[in-house]
Amino acid sequence: MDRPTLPKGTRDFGPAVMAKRQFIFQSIRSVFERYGFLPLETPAMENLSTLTGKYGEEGDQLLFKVLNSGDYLKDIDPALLSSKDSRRLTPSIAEKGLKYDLTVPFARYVVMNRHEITFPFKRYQIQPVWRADRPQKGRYREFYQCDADVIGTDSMVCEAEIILMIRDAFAKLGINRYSIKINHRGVLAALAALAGAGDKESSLFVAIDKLDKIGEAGVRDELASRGFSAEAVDSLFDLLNKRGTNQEKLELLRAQLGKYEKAAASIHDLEQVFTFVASMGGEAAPVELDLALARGLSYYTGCIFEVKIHDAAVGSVSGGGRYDNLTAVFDSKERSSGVGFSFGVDRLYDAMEELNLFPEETQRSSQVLVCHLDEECLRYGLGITQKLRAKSIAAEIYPEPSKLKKQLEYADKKKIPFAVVIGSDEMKSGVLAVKNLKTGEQHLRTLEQFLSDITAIPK
RNA sequence: GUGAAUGUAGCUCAGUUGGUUAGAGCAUCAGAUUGUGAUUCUGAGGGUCGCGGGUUCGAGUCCCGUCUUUCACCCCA
Repeated sequence: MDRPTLPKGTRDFGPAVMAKRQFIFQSIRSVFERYGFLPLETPAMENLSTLTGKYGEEGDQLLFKVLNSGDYLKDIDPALLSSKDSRRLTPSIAEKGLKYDLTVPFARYVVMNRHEITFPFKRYQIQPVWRADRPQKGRYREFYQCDADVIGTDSMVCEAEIILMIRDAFAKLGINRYSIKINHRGVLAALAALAGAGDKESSLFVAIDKLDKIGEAGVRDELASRGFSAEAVDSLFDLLNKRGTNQEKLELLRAQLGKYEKAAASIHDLEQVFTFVASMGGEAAPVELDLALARGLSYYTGCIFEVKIHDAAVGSVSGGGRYDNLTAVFDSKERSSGVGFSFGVDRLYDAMEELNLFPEETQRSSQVLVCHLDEECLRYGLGITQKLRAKSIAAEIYPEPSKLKKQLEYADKKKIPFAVVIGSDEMKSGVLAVKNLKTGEQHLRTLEQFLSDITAIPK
């Protein structure tokens, strides 16, 4: 008999890992809620028609399809079946798929529930998504996203708040060295016009997005091989190579791209984002206008974001952008602009592990372990344990009579900071022997003294 | 989806041109210490060598297939 295995790209999360993941989830959730976002959950499965065509051709190939139930071949045209054309057969045998991100199901939800929704609608969503990608480090087939989106306003206050939420979340997680990159699809479109890209826009974007990875020479090679003229590429790099503050880059864009009608509006958008961030006291947030930032799902139409953690090789840990036409895809009368972003929990976890950023408390199960020397002490200890719990102190008791050595080892392994030892002396006197497992010190305390000691310590 | 590596104890890894009974460190468990963990000492347990097939007198070692993990491309959190 074969031992069980997991599907490629999926993982179990044991208690030690879950404690750290919960720390990330809770940190992010508290930031979302502080900015007025409300929770939403949608099904793991959507109709395939809801998902296909939203993520570009590549994205469609990465969708997990769910086989129809029952005798799903019964009514299939035999000619189609014998053609062995998987792509044409798939819609007939699979009408559902696992969700690929949280934004498209959210847009679907908005269209279906618009009469009950107060706009602008701010929701957050923390759920797994699935992609039939080939797994690598930091790339999983099942992973969690934490999305916050606002739909029904085109105010750049939303973009500015996204930047502040990233800053606040990272502060809670203890991530100090990172950069938030921002760009705008309208600016990219103008760059494409400047470079005479014509219908080769997307191959231009793919190339310049690799700038920090393969360098200027690499990008030039790739663009040359795709038929871009040397002059066009030169004028492109005049802009891409500009260093300086975000304001200086905006000035340059205004001067160079002002003649393109859409660019002017995009530059104004970016300007507003920076202004609002400053008004919220976020000047120090590491936001960088990066003209080479081009990636992101195909439905983005406005500002786009990407966040990278320095000193950790995990790819981007957060991304997002504004999308103007997503609800219209589900209902042409429904034209509301939305903007949102997502944290990739699994990559945040990998980065934090690499940088050793998880606080020790996240590993802790209880604050106190009640230890005992025999059956009678155990029974006495049960009462003590409940009294601690009644005071909201996470406490547990070793559930069977056992050597003290074993009980203390248990506390040590579970990183429980305090042990209360109950023996016949303690039962007689009513005082507790409290041992601090970190320092090794042991003192006699009444229950009241111990309670006030322990509540004074920050969790 | 294309191309390439990897897999030996719970973990990190040794294992010679194919040759007897596959090793180490850490971890685990027990004891030294019957009211004190994390340090010390002693001992013990733990292996379908990823899985399946092939070559060979003989395979952890060579060949084929397969799965896993990883890397590059593509794309993305």
